[in-house]
Amino acid sequence: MRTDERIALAMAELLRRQGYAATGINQLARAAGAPTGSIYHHFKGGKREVAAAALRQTGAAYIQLLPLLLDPHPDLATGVEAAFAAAARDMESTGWANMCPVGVVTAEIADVEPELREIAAEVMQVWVEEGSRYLAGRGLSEQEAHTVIHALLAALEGAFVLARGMRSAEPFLAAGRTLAVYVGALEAAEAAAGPAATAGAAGPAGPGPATGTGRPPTAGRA
Amino acid sequence: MRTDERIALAMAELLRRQGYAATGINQLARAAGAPTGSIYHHFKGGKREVAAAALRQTGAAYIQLLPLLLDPHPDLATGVEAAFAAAARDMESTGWANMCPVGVVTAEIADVEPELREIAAEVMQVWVEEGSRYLAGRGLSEQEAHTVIHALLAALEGAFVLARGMRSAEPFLAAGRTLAVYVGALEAAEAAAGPAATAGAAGPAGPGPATGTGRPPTAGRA
DNA sequence: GTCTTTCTAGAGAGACCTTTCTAGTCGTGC
DNA sequence: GCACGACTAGAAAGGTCTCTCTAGAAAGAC
Repeated sequence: MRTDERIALAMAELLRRQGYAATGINQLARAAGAPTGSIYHHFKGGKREVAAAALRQTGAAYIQLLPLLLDPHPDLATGVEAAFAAAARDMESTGWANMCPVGVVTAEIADVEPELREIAAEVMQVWVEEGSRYLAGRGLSEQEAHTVIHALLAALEGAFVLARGMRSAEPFLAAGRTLAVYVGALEAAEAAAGPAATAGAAGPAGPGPATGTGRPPTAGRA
Repeated sequence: MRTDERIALAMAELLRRQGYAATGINQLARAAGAPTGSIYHHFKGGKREVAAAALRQTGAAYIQLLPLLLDPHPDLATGVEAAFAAAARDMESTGWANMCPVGVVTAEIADVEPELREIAAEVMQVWVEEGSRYLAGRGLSEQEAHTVIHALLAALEGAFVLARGMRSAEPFLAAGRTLAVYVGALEAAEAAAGPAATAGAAGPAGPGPATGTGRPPTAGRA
């Protein structure tokens, strides 16, 4: 493994656990098994640039998990619930420490480090784009895919935070369940409207003009 | 306003914007308009103790918003969606900076500062307890109230993070919508089962044995 | 008034941080 | 063999951080 890769990886791991400000260059050097000088050789921009590389790397890796976790499940709703349960197990097995570095850094220093905030925004934008493309491929309308991926990412990042604080899987399980119900209702509506609506004119108009807000029509409100 | 209150308040504000590690005692002193010595006079435990006070204060204030935001809406689903929309507006009006300090600190240094993590956990536990009590008072079963409050808090904290990074209200709006649909389906089911089910034997068994997982029965899955 | 407690005020100590800088080592092309 | 770029190695500079310490002001009891 190349030294610069080792450095970025070690940074990602440290960001996960203690954030940006608390992570020092010397600590990073120890963690990566590299001297201080090497860090500045590979990353002229210093700590900030290492963090940027770590964020990009982690971001790309995270979004690849989406198809990996959802493809095995023929219906999306079950897949979503299973994915959140898997995330919960992963968190627990790492002692509730395995946060998403992108979320940590964004929460921590979005105002103080505008450059890193921009990189985090790019990463998140990719999540939204690739995620909604995947969901659209699974039969959701473009508009609904957009809504679901935003809600899913928000629920996931928030569940990380709550689970980490409370050391409990509950936030993941509850978030997974509510999202699964939402997605399940969407799928049921699509199925009821017939597969032509999906394969054919799956425009942003959705299932019908009466539900223009993008709500699943089966889950009516009082 | 007392000096110690001013210090804790300034700390909360700094935690919101730049997290714990990046916030220095001198910066805190400047922000609070108090000399360094005063901080250590009022908070013998130093920076950590100030942060602890700030977290407790903010946590208590946050959960009071729940009834304030939801009471005006006769049905819970509309209220939830409106509350998320309000949070989005608030974030935007502060330049996407108005994070929840509890979430920031938890994400940032849960591993490095176990004492603060425990306080964050206490605060979150109170959120869950008071929140689910409120939701149960609004007609949800105890089990569903528990699920909804966890999902709601996760979605909220996550939406803070995503919105802050992307500078977009979308995460709030999407999270609000999915949760509103979930809660709306619950309310519809309760109404269909008759008000006796709420006032009477609203045990953990839920609306029926076939939906023992706590899912709203109207939002069926394919 | 005087005593006592509480709080304000900021200088200073000692540790740690990021970054720079100088040497030295390894590997490759000729 | 020799030169040269890429990289390793860590010491040192200069700054900032947390926390301690001493001195003085304000407020209340008597």
